[in-house]
Amino acid sequence: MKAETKDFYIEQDKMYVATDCIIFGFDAGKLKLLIFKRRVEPQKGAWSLIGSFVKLEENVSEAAQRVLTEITGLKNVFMEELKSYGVADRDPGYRCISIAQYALIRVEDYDRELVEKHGAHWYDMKEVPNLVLDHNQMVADALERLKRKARYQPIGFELLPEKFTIPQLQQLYEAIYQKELDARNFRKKVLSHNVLIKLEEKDKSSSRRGAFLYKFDHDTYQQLLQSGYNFEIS
Amino acid sequence: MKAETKDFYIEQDKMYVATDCIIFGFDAGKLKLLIFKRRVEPQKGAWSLIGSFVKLEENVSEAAQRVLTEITGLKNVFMEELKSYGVADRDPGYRCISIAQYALIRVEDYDRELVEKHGAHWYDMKEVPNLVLDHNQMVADALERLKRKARYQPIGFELLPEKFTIPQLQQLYEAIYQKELDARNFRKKVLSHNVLIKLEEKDKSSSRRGAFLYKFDHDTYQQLLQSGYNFEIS
DNA sequence: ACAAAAGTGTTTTTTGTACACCCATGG
DNA sequence: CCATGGGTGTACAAAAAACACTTTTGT
Repeated sequence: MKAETKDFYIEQDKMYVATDCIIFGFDAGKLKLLIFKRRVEPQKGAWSLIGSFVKLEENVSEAAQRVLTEITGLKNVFMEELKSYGVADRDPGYRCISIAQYALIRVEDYDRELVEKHGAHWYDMKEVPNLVLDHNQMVADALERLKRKARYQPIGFELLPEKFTIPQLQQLYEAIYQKELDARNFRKKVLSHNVLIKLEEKDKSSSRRGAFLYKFDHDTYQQLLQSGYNFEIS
Repeated sequence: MKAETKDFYIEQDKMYVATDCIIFGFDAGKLKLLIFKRRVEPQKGAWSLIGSFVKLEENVSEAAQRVLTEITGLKNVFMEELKSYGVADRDPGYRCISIAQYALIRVEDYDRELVEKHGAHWYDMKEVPNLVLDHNQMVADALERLKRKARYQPIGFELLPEKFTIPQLQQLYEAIYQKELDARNFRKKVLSHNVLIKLEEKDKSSSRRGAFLYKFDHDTYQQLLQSGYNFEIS
């Protein structure tokens, strides 16, 4: 949108629109959150979600992708709108509404150097410190959403490497649901959907015997979706 | 927020924030949508959702309630955020993001005179005309949300009168799911939740025999929620 | 007496849950 | 040879789905 674009709504109020990212990761059997030290006043230096103001000429979703790439070096990350936070006095800096988005990233992929350069850190979800503004609320809301959503859509796979084992997948779901699951029933349920491709390789990093690696079958999943199928885990 | 409030973010872009309401009703066995003729340029006079710009000193949700009350005379209506629409060029008037909210109202309650005065009309969901901007997309998204949500939360009752019959409730769910349901199984399922209070009165408007009226039991529902219970219909 | 919608139970099928042992391997 | 996590099957319980007839009453 160029500066000379006609403004039809001149008598109305304008405000800032920001986007904040709740970045989830999964490492060592635990759900993690990526946060960093706020770089602008007010509350400069306090722990905060990663965010940015939305520019006049960019989509809100683009702004979120931009900031995520800036901090992690990753592109094409799973990201979805959580909700807006629009209370009038939520930001003491000036009237600003924020569109929160949650992202699921594969912790093995991100650019560690870049992340460190931005003063960002991974926190265990159970040990998240106080964050600025309403960011703790955003995190709580995002976790709720993740719990609900992971059940009916195969988004959990976004947190795992391309190739993963069934026990790893189970660990992930146990971390999300905060509940232990029966290994036999879990395996049965997951495999019954026919959206996992079993590979020849094994991952031996967590047992002598090794566990077979699987890949998520996006194509088959898309086809099944067309025919009115419903994914569900647990 | 007063005019002299300090602005910490002065070098950033400001834009308009609007809210648009997808107003659902249920009448004569059909899902309905309330829309009206747009009052401002551009596209003045075209069919549009009801919306408003958010003012500097009001919450986004307050803005939505304000506009809903203006048009229907109703207060304390069920309303929930759908999602934001933040594509940069979505509004040819000027950069404006919209936070869409969907509302469920009891069609018997609204102020007909007020609605008519604003040039608003109820359309059958299956016959919604072309709307301005991305409003048709909002409607489609809201309908999807309603379908998913009605299954796991008792929000359908917001569309019915305080007192309703089981066949009416079934009609409503059939309209939402766009699918016929078995009357015996439906009744069994609904009553099994123990959140309906059976009244002595009958509604004879749709049969000679008449059907017993019920009320939704909000208190019991809240109690059940506490104890980890999950509502589900169909 | 009949048309039209309300109300009621049982059987079958599907899905979820609980549960215990053998397997493969590296050290 | 043994410790460790990987992998498998069955029986029982619960929930969902299919299905048909009787009741009520205004006209």
